Amino acid sequence: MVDASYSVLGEIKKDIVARIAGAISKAKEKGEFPTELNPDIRIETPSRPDLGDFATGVAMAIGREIRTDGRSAAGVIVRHLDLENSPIRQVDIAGPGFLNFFLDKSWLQPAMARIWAEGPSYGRTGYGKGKKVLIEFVSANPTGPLNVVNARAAAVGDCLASLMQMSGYEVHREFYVNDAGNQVVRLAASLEARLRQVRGEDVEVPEGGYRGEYLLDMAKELNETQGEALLKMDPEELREFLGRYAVEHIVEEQRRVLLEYGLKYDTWFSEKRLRDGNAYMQVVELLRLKGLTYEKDGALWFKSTMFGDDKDRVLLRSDEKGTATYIVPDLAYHKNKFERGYELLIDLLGPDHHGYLGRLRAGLMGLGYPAEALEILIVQMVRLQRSGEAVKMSKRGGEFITMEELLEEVGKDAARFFFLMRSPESHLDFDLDLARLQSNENPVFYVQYAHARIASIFRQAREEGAALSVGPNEVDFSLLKDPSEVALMKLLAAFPEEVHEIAEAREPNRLIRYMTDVASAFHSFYTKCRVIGDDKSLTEARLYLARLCQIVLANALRLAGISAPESM
RNA sequence: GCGCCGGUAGCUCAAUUGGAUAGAGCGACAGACUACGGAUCUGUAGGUUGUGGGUUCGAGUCCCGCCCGGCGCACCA
Repeated sequence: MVDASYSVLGEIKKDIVARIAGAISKAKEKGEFPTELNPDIRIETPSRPDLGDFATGVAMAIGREIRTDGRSAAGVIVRHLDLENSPIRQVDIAGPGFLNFFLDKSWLQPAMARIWAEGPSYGRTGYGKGKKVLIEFVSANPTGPLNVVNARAAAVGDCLASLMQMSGYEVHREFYVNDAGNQVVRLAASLEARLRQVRGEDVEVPEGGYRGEYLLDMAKELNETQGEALLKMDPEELREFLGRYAVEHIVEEQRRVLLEYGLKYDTWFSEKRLRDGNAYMQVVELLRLKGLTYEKDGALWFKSTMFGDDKDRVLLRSDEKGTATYIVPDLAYHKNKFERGYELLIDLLGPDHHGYLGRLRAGLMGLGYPAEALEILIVQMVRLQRSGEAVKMSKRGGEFITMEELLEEVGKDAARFFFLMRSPESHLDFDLDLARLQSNENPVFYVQYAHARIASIFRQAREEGAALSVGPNEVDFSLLKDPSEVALMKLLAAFPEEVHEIAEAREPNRLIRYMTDVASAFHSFYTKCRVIGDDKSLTEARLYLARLCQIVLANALRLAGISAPESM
């Protein structure tokens, strides 16, 4: 059912594409275009409304290919264009060869009816065809609280996942817990040192350990609740216990903060489980069997350069036990994702990991997976500011701002909005004072205000006894003809396509832009057209439009993980 | 040295992936309801897109060189 659901606007675009393709075939028959011509026909929305409802630059592309100018190629297409039974009223050739299509406004009516009918699921399409996608994001080390970059990755990953779900993918959100290896050893050692400090011993947190306050607090609590039992453990056993205890509690904290953020993962995948089964050593064996490894200097190397990596990588170290490097369990992890049936893996990584990308991709190719099945999105760093002044983020200086503190200070809506506003791959300046500001300087409220304002219109309408739930069948659609009304309807009609395109581009920032545009179109409409008035039919038509706009705003905000308030 | 990301209005960023007159928000300035929320709307000013070349009907976008900023370049994870 969902698979068949494409948007009204998508159907119209498809129809236009088909007609252009038909015209091109005819031109080929007449010998006006070469038969091998097979251009990609893309329908766009022109930058200005006076340029029509839809446009394509295909004639220019053809012109380039057959060495003629775009305008004459456009002329050929127009001459053969069949407009029988089409909402297309007029086709213009403009500028260097654009084809501009002007449609009869009547196409908007079924598009609006669709919004009404689908409500909260308006925006859903079947483009993704149920393809199974696993998005792994945040995956912070369980060695301390989440930071602001984690918060950014959480907003981006969650929104991207929602967008892809909306476009018909089967999406799974996953958090990879690095609860094994060296860092857990160091974490245990750090906690042990803190525990001794609590008991009055004069010891330092070891070199390379974690010095954050949170371990001291944890040590105090541990000492009170099970101090006696701990004293009885032998050193080996104690370390083991402390490592497990610390990881467990830190992960629990991370989970709690993310839930506060409105983010719920489908799975928390443990690296330790992968390691305990020793299954990850299969990866090494597999690569060895494929002849993709060699020994050098006492270590086992992977010929990753065969798959585009800068240099070959060590899989097993030259130490006594031949312990595995990080890449091994990570490859096993990604292999496991494929084995669970996911066809597309999307990893959101921090900027410090981009050197790692080549190696991971090479490894997966070595294991026989297609390179395109893994997509990596680098979520760039966040620079915090307070009224223009940079906030230092040094871990030593104690000025480290955690995700939780950020949420306390600015709230989840503002945080998510700000993180989504920018393209994930560019650096972000986050002004804490601006995000906290309850005024028009803060862009978060602009969109929420539009939603609340609509709710307010309905409260008012109820008081005045206007009909509140007039559907597409009762409304006189022809009354919605003011330019501000038409502009708003066009934007609303574009939502499903917009969601799909944004999802394909992996650019959640464009969702923020879209909903800001909708809010802006609504505010203009509101100023220009009075909704509740003496004319009953007009009031009904405008209430209908307001309701549709509210649905779209609510759906867009929901995709972004931002609340849609009834009042503010 | 090599690689990646970025450099666009005073500030923070867009630009339908090579298209039409480079656009928004904030800030500045000038205006707008005697009825639905002024957290709004309308308008004005503000640009040699870091820089020099190249590709073509057409470049912010692609190619080459240079400059500036950030981040990577482990038998760490």
